[in-house]
Amino acid sequence: MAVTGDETETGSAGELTGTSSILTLAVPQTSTYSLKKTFEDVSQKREHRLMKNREAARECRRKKKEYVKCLENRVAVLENQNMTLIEELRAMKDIYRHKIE
DNA sequence: TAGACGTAGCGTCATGGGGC
DNA sequence: GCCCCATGACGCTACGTCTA
Repeated sequence: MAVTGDETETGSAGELTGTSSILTLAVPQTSTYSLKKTFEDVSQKREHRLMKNREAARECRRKKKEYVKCLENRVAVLENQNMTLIEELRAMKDIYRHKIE
Protein backbone atom coordinates (compact mmCIF):
# COMPACT_ATOMS: atom_id res chain seq x y z
CA MET A 1 0.00 0.00 0.00
CA ALA A 2 1.61 3.27 -1.07
CA VAL A 3 -0.71 5.78 0.52
CA THR A 4 1.06 8.54 2.39
CA GLY A 5 -0.38 11.10 4.75
CA ASP A 6 0.26 13.92 2.32
CA GLU A 7 -1.71 12.31 -0.45
CA THR A 8 -4.80 11.78 1.64
CA GLU A 9 -4.60 15.10 3.46
CA THR A 10 -6.86 16.90 1.00
CA GLY A 11 -10.47 17.49 1.86
CA SER A 12 -12.34 15.28 4.26
CA ALA A 13 -15.80 16.53 5.05
CA GLY A 14 -15.47 16.83 8.81
CA GLU A 15 -12.56 19.25 8.69
CA LEU A 16 -14.62 22.22 7.57
CA THR A 17 -17.30 21.59 10.12
CA GLY A 18 -14.78 21.81 12.94
CA THR A 19 -13.20 25.01 11.66
CA SER A 20 -16.47 26.82 11.23
CA SER A 21 -17.65 25.99 14.72
CA ILE A 22 -14.42 27.39 16.18
CA LEU A 23 -14.85 30.60 14.20
CA THR A 24 -18.32 31.02 15.54
CA LEU A 25 -17.03 30.66 19.08
CA ALA A 26 -14.11 33.06 18.65
CA VAL A 27 -15.95 36.00 17.14
CA PRO A 28 -17.94 37.71 19.89
CA GLN A 29 -16.97 40.89 21.86
CA THR A 30 -13.23 41.54 21.25
CA SER A 31 -11.02 44.14 19.55
CA THR A 32 -9.51 43.36 16.14
CA TYR A 33 -6.08 42.75 17.64
CA SER A 34 -7.10 40.42 20.38
CA LEU A 35 -9.54 38.80 18.02
CA LYS A 36 -6.65 38.00 15.70
CA LYS A 37 -4.58 36.78 18.64
CA THR A 38 -7.44 34.64 19.85
CA PHE A 39 -7.91 33.21 16.41
CA GLU A 40 -4.21 32.39 16.07
CA ASP A 41 -4.19 30.84 19.51
CA VAL A 42 -7.29 28.82 18.82
CA SER A 43 -6.12 27.61 15.45
CA GLN A 44 -2.71 26.75 16.88
CA LYS A 45 -4.37 24.75 19.63
CA ARG A 46 -6.54 23.09 17.04
CA GLU A 47 -3.53 22.16 14.91
CA HIS A 48 -1.84 20.71 17.95
CA ARG A 49 -4.91 18.74 18.91
CA LEU A 50 -5.34 17.42 15.39
CA MET A 51 -1.71 16.36 15.23
CA LYS A 52 -1.95 14.56 18.56
CA ASN A 53 -5.13 12.82 17.52
CA ARG A 54 -3.62 11.86 14.17
CA GLU A 55 -0.77 10.13 15.95
CA ALA A 56 -3.12 8.56 18.47
CA ALA A 57 -5.27 7.17 15.68
CA ARG A 58 -2.22 5.72 13.96
CA GLU A 59 -1.07 4.07 17.17
CA CYS A 60 -4.56 2.82 17.89
CA ARG A 61 -4.75 1.14 14.50
CA ARG A 62 -1.34 -0.40 14.92
CA LYS A 63 -2.35 -1.88 18.27
CA LYS A 64 -5.60 -3.16 16.83
CA LYS A 65 -3.80 -4.90 13.97
CA GLU A 66 -1.41 -6.49 16.41
CA TYR A 67 -4.31 -7.66 18.57
CA VAL A 68 -6.09 -9.21 15.59
CA LYS A 69 -2.87 -10.96 14.57
CA CYS A 70 -2.55 -12.36 18.09
CA LEU A 71 -6.11 -13.64 17.96
CA GLU A 72 -5.50 -15.27 14.59
CA ASN A 73 -2.40 -16.99 15.93
CA ARG A 74 -4.35 -18.21 18.93
CA VAL A 75 -7.06 -19.58 16.67
CA ALA A 76 -4.43 -21.47 14.69
CA VAL A 77 -2.90 -22.92 17.85
CA LEU A 78 -6.27 -23.97 19.24
CA GLU A 79 -7.25 -25.56 15.96
CA ASN A 80 -4.07 -27.61 16.03
CA GLN A 81 -4.70 -28.64 19.61
CA ASN A 82 -8.21 -29.61 18.71
CA MET A 83 -7.01 -31.77 15.82
CA THR A 84 -4.47 -33.47 18.05
CA LEU A 85 -7.08 -34.21 20.69
CA ILE A 86 -9.47 -35.60 18.13
CA GLU A 87 -6.72 -37.92 16.86
CA GLU A 88 -5.89 -38.95 20.39
CA LEU A 89 -9.50 -39.73 21.16
CA ARG A 90 -9.82 -41.77 18.00
CA ALA A 91 -6.74 -43.82 18.92
CA MET A 92 -8.05 -44.39 22.46
CA LYS A 93 -11.38 -45.56 21.13
CA ASP A 94 -9.56 -47.94 18.83
CA ILE A 95 -7.55 -49.43 21.65
CA TYR A 96 -10.67 -49.77 23.80
CA ARG A 97 -12.58 -51.51 21.01
CA HIS A 98 -9.78 -54.06 20.51
CA LYS A 99 -9.72 -54.76 24.22
CA ILE A 100 -13.38 -55.59 24.53
CA GLU A 101 -13.40 -57.74 21.39
C1' DT B 1 -9.43 -1.25 -21.56
C1' DA B 2 -12.81 1.32 -18.85
C1' DG B 3 -15.74 0.97 -15.09
C1' DA B 4 -17.45 -1.53 -10.90
C1' DC B 5 -16.24 -3.39 -6.65
C1' DG B 6 -13.54 -4.65 -2.54
C1' DT B 7 -9.90 -3.56 0.61
C1' DA B 8 -6.43 -0.98 3.23
C1' DG B 9 -4.95 3.08 5.21
C1' DC B 10 -5.57 7.83 6.48
C1' DG B 11 -7.51 12.12 8.82
C1' DT B 12 -11.13 14.03 11.38
C1' DC B 13 -14.94 14.29 14.61
C1' DA B 14 -17.57 12.75 18.59
C1' DT B 15 -17.56 10.65 22.82
C1' DG B 16 -16.53 8.17 27.07
C1' DG B 17 -13.34 7.44 30.81
C1' DG B 18 -9.57 8.62 33.85
C1' DG B 19 -6.43 11.91 36.13
C1' DC B 20 -5.88 16.47 38.08
C1' DG C 1 -15.22 20.98 35.56
C1' DC C 2 -11.36 20.72 32.45
C1' DC C 3 -7.90 18.34 29.82
C1' DC C 4 -6.00 14.47 27.54
C1' DC C 5 -6.09 9.94 25.55
C1' DA C 6 -8.15 5.93 23.26
C1' DT C 7 -11.31 4.43 20.10
C1' DG C 8 -15.56 3.87 17.11
C1' DA C 9 -17.68 5.89 13.09
C1' DC C 10 -17.49 8.23 8.83
C1' DG C 11 -15.85 9.83 4.46
C1' DC C 12 -12.07 9.97 1.31
C1' DT C 13 -8.17 8.31 -1.68
C1' DA C 14 -5.23 4.84 -3.78
C1' DC C 15 -4.68 0.44 -5.45
C1' DG C 16 -5.71 -4.33 -7.01
C1' DT C 17 -8.91 -7.53 -9.20
C1' DC C 18 -12.72 -8.84 -11.98
C1' DT C 19 -15.81 -8.53 -15.88
C1' DA C 20 -18.25 -6.97 -19.99
